[in-house]
Amino acid sequence: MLDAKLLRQDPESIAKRLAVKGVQFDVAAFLALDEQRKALTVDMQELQNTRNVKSKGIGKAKAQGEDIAPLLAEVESLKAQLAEAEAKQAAVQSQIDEILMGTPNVPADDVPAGNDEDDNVEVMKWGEPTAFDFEPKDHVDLGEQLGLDTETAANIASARFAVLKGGLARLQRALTQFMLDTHGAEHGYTEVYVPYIANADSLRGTGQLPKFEEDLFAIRRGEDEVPFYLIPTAEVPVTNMVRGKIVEDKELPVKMVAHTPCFRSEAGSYGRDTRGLIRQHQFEKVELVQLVRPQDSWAALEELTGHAEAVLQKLELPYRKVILCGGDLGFSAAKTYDLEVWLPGQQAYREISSCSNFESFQARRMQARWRNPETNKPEPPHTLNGSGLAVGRTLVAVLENHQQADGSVVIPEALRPYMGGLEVLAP
RNA sequence: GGAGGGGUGGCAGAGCGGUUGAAUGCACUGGUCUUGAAAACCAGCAAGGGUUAAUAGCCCUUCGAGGGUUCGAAUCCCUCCUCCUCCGCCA
Repeated sequence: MLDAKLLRQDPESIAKRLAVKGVQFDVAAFLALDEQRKALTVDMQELQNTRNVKSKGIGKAKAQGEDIAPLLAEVESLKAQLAEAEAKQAAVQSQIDEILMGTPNVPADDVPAGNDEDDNVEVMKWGEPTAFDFEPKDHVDLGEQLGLDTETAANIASARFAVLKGGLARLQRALTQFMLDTHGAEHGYTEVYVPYIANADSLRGTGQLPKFEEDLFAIRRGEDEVPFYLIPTAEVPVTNMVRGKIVEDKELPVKMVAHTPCFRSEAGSYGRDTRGLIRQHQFEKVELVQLVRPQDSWAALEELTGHAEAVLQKLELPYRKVILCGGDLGFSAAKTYDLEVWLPGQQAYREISSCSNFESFQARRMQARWRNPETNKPEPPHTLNGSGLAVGRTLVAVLENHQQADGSVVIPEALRPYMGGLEVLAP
């Protein structure tokens, strides 16, 4: 949620920055609505004040044993008037809330302009696209021999699910453990286990709702029940751990890592990446979440991105780092780095991690606070998160980059302890 | 699934229709005292919104959430959420 105060003070500059994201913010309409809200609020509050004063008078009179009938008559018409004034005010207020909840975060100053992923800017590159002295296969062809079975998964559920068997299943588990251990032991994150189902308040808190409900899997217990949602990322449960809470300064920075499955309906992406594991309804991800003091968040974004990069480097996977342009930036993010791993099967760099600073946007939506020791007042902290990494896509990258001519796959050294010492995964 | 008891300020915990936004304690902030600290004492200490030059005053809202009764609700009624205790069931 945008800072309503800031929006009132300087709507023009916010509108200008939102334009970088391709969002037209109607400043005039917002200000007009806000003027209405103020006027109606004053009307309503005057009536409330009258009611309060008169009611207190009645209380006093009664205590002194006076006749309160004339006072009651005086107050009679007030009730209806007040109800009307409150309804008017509430109507305008809810329009304003809708705008505030539906408006994305403003991009940081150094976010490049652009419409889509083609306008993202490469920041750095690690390693070179893997060279082969044979024609490399993609992960689907490699996986067929190693235990990837999408047909069985379709039989169980539908398209865009996968069954992994044997060594491949173990490789995915090894990757997960390796990532959790790396972030826990080397990068100072606390491992957390969280629910995979979240309520609507949580999804509003991180920004998936109200605008992106079609991307989620909703579940209802009964027809009339409010829905719960399968989490699309661990960002939702982990960040919402502090929803409605006040965090003490000495507890910051909070750094948490969680492994969860992620569920995405992938509505609107029919026909894209239909082959293999790249775009699934269910996939595993190790997620990094940080809660930091506002002044520390930009340094924290660099640090957190580095933590994700460390995993790619240990797995000897070539990648590049891009900064997302305004048009490709997510709803809640102020700035995002994507890490894109080289996939020989596609001869392309593909997203494997997305690391974002949300500044106070999520904290304000979920009313998370920290007590600023300088003012002793509660203020929204800054939140960040990043994939560290998407496990399914990492599995793809390991298979494709470390494949050999005979269809076997060399296990990266860092992973071998998690594979019982296995050096090569063969059919 | 059954029975019962709770949810109040940063925390603990009173209040159970009427000058209660809320006693008291702890924590926190400032002051007195002290060489310094502690103790003691004094004072302050919720958030959001409106008005305003104002982080001054004044006003409004908020006692789990939402509805209702009433001139007036933290206090009464209804629904929901949530926590705890006991029984049953279960991994």
